[in-house]
Amino acid sequence: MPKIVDRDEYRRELLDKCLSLFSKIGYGNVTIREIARELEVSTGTLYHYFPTKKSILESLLEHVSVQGISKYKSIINGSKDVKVKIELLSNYLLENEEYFKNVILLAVDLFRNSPAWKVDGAFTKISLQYRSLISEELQLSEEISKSFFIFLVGLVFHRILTPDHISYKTQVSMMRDLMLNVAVI
Amino acid sequence: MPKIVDRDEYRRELLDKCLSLFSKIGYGNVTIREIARELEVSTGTLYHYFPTKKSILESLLEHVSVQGISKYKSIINGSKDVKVKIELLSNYLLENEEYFKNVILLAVDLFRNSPAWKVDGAFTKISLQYRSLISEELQLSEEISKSFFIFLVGLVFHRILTPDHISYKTQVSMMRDLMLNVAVI
Amino acid sequence: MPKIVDRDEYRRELLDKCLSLFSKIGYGNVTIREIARELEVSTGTLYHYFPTKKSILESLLEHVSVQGISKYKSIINGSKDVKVKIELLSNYLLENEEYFKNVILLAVDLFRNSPAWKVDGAFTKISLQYRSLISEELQLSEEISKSFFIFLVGLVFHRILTPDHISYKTQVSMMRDLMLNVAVI
Amino acid sequence: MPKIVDRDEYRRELLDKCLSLFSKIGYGNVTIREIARELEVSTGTLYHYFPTKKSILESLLEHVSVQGISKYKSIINGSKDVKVKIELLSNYLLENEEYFKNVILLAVDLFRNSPAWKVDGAFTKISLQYRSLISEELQLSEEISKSFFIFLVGLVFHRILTPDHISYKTQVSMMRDLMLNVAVI
DNA sequence: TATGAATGAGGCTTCATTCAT
DNA sequence: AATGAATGAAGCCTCATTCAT
Repeated sequence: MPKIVDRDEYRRELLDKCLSLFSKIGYGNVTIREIARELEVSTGTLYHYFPTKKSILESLLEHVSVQGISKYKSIINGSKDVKVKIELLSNYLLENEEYFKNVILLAVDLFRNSPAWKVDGAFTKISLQYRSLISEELQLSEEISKSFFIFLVGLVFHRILTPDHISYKTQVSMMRDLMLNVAVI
Repeated sequence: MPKIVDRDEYRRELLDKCLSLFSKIGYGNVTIREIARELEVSTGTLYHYFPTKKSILESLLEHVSVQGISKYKSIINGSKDVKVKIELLSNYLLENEEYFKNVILLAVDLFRNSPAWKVDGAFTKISLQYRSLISEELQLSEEISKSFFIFLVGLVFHRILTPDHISYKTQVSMMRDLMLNVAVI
Repeated sequence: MPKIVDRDEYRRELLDKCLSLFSKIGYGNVTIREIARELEVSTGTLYHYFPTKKSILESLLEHVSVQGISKYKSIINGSKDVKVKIELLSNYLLENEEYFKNVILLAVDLFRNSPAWKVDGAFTKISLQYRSLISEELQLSEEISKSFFIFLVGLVFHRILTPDHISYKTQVSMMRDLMLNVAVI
Repeated sequence: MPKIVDRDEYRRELLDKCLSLFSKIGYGNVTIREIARELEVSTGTLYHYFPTKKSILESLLEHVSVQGISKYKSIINGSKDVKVKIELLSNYLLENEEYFKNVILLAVDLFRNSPAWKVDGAFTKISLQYRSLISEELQLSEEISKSFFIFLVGLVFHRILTPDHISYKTQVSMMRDLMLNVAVI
């Protein structure tokens, strides 16, 4: 049993270090050897922990999304006032652009390199979590929560492709204002 | 005399037939031989018209975006009333989801397989065209036009990843309503 | 019949223009298209006059060696005195280093790209012609003529590989002196 | 632990086995797969030890020339008498025609497939070594040493192209006699 | 468990040659 | 006769994966 725990813990460590490599270079353009070099292990070792290259990708999105949600929860968690929550969400978004970019980029890599149902599964899970958090915490309807999430996805995606032509800060502010408008009493 | 061919015209024909292949399977997962088979030419012919595999991808986004813009313009063009324009835009969006998906998927492939500046260039161009059309035709501020475009990008992207969990029609309607709200008089 | 004459004449013109291309870049590294471009004809035309790429190479050595021999003969021809002949030969060598390089380079290309017997045939022919000229004109024994020819070949070959480390002029002079020594009375 | 291998040693072994293949068939006409088959390794392994096909060629000339020089040195080394040395050299030449052919053929392949400066570098090195050995050991002037080396190169080259029309033995004997003549006391 | 040498299928690209016009 | 678009076999090289140590 302790062995098992170590194994999983080590897997997570390896995944953490993969993230930047994958989002910078892209799954399809990284070789196993590059991954191994970055993680400072041999390719053989890598294959002890992951059966295939693809499995690294798939584990990674799972791993990353779990991290993000819990971070978000811990931020929103305390407060009760909706206005405050919206403010906290806005700040959370502003401070974690990089993280969102990584998730989107991973989703893209997964989309291009895994069967559709796996992508759908993984991304639906993430999408659902965020959307239900929004709708529950901010008291917004299902459909409107979706809209906000969609906007967020579009914003990050656009920023990835052309970072200089969209102001992340401005757009997040606009979203926050709209939320305040729609959410209140 | 050799076979008479309008090189540019033929290139465009080839590109047209590439589109579905690229968006379905993805640039990285299509082989030159598959492309050739799909286009019903030999690999040699392919290289007669495109110097590398990557150049096909790059030409394709250019090609596709040019097509889309002119289509959009021709639809909006006639009318003068802003309300009508919004309605037309909404219909245009509803009828061309597939096309938008293709553009987004191409942008993704380009992002993963071309130097950043090329992606930025190509996507910025598309983004600018749509945004300026929105801001000019619908009389909306720069920043708000961006927001709508961002939303559109997010919507299509989300639909690509998980088509069953977002209603395209509903979200487009909501966007239309918001536009009517913001645009008027 | 007049057609035939034109055809052969045209072939020779084409071959002439091939020579520099082949010796500069090498048979194996020139493409048919490059040859066609250099000769300012289409690849199709090229194939009207030569059945294969290899046949160009083979025709070329023949063509070039015929040229050289007659040139040499016309120079030596007039005089009767052996000393004068040696002097003329020496001058001929000095003024035609480039030509000898081309012949050697062609021989090399032929050697690497044609069946051994063809190379042997073509080069033996050239070798024989020069050697018999030397032995007859300069009154030297068979074997010694061979030695001089061998030296000449070595000199040109060495100059091709490392032009800066051997003085062509000096070595030709030394050869001339040796000839005078050996040939006399 | 992985298979224990002395990379450099193994590289040398591979090169050794390449030599005959290259000189028989020629660099340009051997495929990577043929090389691999001949060396009884996979193409992947080949690329594990050499970055490109061309690098094999380049390493090979280096490798071969180093071998030859040391062989030559070890033969000449002991004796002090110039006459004896000339005799030894003559024997060395007679017994190693094959080796000299290989070096010349490699030089030719290199010349046709590598940048000029690389060929010049490699061949100059070989030329220099032999020539300085001749001039030092046999007490001959720089220029005359060059002449002998040139003759040797020409002899081997001629033998490669038309082995039946030149007697290697006779020509080497003549060279030896000339050396004895020139070298004395 | 860890290593990295070995494998070989399969990718992209080139180019001699053919053939419709 | 002349053109150059079309062909596809074959070349070089990459890289996920396996396996001996």
